[in-house]
Amino acid sequence: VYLPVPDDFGFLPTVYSHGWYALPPFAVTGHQLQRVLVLPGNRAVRCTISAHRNGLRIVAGIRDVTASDRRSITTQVRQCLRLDEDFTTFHSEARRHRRFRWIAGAKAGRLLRSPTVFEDIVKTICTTNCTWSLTTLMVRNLVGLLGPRGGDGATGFPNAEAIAGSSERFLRSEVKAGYRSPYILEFAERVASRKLDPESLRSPDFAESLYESLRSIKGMGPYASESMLRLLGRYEHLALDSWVRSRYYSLHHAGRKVRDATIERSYAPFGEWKGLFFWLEMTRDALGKKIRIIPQTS
DNA sequence: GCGTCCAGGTCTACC
DNA sequence: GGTAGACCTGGACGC
Repeated sequence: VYLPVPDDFGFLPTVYSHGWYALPPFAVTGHQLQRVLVLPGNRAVRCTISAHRNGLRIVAGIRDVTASDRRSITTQVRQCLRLDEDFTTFHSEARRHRRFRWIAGAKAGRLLRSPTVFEDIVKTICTTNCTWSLTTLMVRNLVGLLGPRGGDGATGFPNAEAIAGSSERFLRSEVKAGYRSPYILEFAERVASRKLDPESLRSPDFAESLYESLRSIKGMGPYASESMLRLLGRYEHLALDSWVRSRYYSLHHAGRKVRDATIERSYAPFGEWKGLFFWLEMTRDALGKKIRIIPQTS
């Protein structure tokens, strides 16, 4: 399957935009993004996505790809790589500031996301108050123990029904989600019973109340909700956590700690895009280590 | 080897 | 509306 991309789309800057690429069922091998997608009929299929002169090349690990499979694959890949989101305003804004000019040059700005809002929320809860290695462990266990399996051993992300069908004890002892277990279970139960539809959060109808809607999910505090807002295409919050704070201290204050309000104030001029400028500036060197075209901070 | 601290925080109770 | 204390887990660190 070949997929055309917008001119301002950068494949690797999107793949490496944040840690999601390393969390199953995403993986990276060489310059290819692997993703186990769940196709109609709850079939898990490993797909390999790579940059190609005509856009993107997607190879599915099944013999017969039907027209409906093809539609499902391209829809999900478009979602993950945000091919339908418009970044022209953002890039022209980036060109106006010397310190952000590299962003437009590198075609960066799109943040990798999951095919479903459900998956992004569960993963975000798994990032709170723990090390990245523990996040990886929790997600790996969720996928490995509850995800749908494909023919070649490919395992997709479990749907709400699968997680809701487990138990708090299982999530604690097997998934190692600890005190987050009741939060994840409650969220999955609400989604499985149709009391909550996470996909509806993409709708413009939620524009005003999006933050409050996310905060109403147990386990989604200020950091997690602001981080989720970013994945939903809203960049007006900084989503401060211990990692970006320490990054900010070392980049702008020689490692000296400053108050959150100081950080907020320094990005206030960048308005609705400030969260994205902030994130890209904080992760620029990490991205540069993955992709040579990104200039390192001098 | 063992105890302590903290990590890509959040919730609840209490003031 | 602001704050203290509890909370799973595992890796880093000091002793």
